[in-house]
Amino acid sequence: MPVISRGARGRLPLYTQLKERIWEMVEQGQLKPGDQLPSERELCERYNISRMTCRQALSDLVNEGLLYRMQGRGTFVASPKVTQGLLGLTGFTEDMLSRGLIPETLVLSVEVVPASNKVAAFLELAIGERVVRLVRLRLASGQPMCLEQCHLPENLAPGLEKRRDLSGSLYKILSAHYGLHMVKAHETLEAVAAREREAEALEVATGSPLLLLERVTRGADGRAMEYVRSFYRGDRYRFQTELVRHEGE
Amino acid sequence: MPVISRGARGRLPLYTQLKERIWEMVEQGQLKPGDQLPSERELCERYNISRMTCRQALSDLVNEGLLYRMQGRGTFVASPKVTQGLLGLTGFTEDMLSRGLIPETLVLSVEVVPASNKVAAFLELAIGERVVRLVRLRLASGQPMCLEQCHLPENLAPGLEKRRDLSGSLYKILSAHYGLHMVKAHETLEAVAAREREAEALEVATGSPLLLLERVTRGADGRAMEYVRSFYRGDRYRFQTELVRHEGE
DNA sequence: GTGCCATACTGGTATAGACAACTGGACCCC
DNA sequence: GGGGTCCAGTTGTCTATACCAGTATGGCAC
Repeated sequence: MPVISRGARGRLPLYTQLKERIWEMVEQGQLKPGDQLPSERELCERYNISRMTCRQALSDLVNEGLLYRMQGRGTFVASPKVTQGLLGLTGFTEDMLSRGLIPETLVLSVEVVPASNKVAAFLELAIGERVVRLVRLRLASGQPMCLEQCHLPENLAPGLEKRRDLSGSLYKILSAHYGLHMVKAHETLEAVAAREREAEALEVATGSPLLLLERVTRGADGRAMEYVRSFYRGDRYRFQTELVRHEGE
Repeated sequence: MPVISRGARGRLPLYTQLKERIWEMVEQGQLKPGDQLPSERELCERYNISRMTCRQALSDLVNEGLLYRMQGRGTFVASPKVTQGLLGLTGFTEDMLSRGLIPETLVLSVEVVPASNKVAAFLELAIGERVVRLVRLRLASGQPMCLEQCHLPENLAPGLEKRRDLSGSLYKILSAHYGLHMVKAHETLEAVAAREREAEALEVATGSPLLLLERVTRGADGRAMEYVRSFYRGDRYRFQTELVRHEGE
């Protein structure tokens, strides 16, 4: 039984560890929507933490929409939001699999660099802060599909650039090893002509139409955790989305 | 000088009072985006509250997007969100207005034709059923932006092809005169090269990258009411969307 | 039964203090 | 100049405690 650990070097804050445990329990179905959590005082005792620390974890989770509280009654697991219509937030791997294609990835480069003006703006960092830049070529059933340049704040995922499994789903890594769960993203799409760099990687002629997808992914706390620029081959990729009428329009 | 008050019956919590004061200061322009707030300890002293109370106010405001914090540096006023009102199901007219552009429309042709294979499939009609086909060139602030080909089942909007106001918002007409309210839509986007037809209308070179947006709009009863193919100039148009994570993924 | 109240739970607010982690600038050494 | 170290100031984490406020329950008086 993984107990909340203290004192170890490089350990995560106690409230973060508690948040992780509760996330896990919900994800694994040990806690279902509507279920009541142990009371704050009971959690304190069980994990040997103070009430304020416990409350910080719970308050965060309430803000993130995982839980809700009722004064005098208790803390409960919230129902998943009804985000009807919108397509799910998925990475390349899941996207390709859902289209019946086999995703593969070539890691072209990974390094820690200071954030450029643009990257800093998207990730809401100060210019020059350290970010991990990961460039990957993504294949679908053996064919080049997408050239992807991904930026993450280094402090959110320290040591990411040294990992050996960067050819898999980045979101899986972030979730499993860094406790970062993507919750929402803002995307823009535009049509651009392939420059030499992209054309070469994607094996098309320069000037060919590409779909440029830019995404800022946010985690449960609303912090920007990733900024991606992906160049998709225009002849192979089609983006889909559902739109819903907003109220009051 | 409105001081934070304590002890009065029915008073608001101290952290709530502090939150309101900061909101006011931002709204009245005493604090502008990017400005640094007094440090937490200074706020404590100034308002005679404890640091945890002060932090609760600031944390709330961070969650609400009014402020952001940087460890070791300070707390700052955030920039207002720019991403409001981009989403939602809107037509070209609303879309352009929300971007600060002036929409104009040239009706290139309107006629009643039998549904082709493809159109019938999208609109869920039998092949050969009568549909209204409307081709329009849409301008934004005087510049060609989008070539749009729109199909509707004739029986949903009889006489539409005879109307004189087809250069306005189609959705307004459908809503006002035919009782058709769009509720949701499925869209696909891809990057294509401009053929001669599109290039000429949009005043770009053939082969230029265009964003091809295809939309099937559905009404309140779930019936497909419209199928549109729009070719947007790649250099002028950028599509935006929000993605939300589905539960259980 | 009906109504009320005491009680024992829940989360909500608030305090004072400690130490850790991080930033940026001053300062010194080479 | 370049490269350190040190320091003051900032937010981040955490403790221990106290009392307030809302909710459910059960028992008592009527």
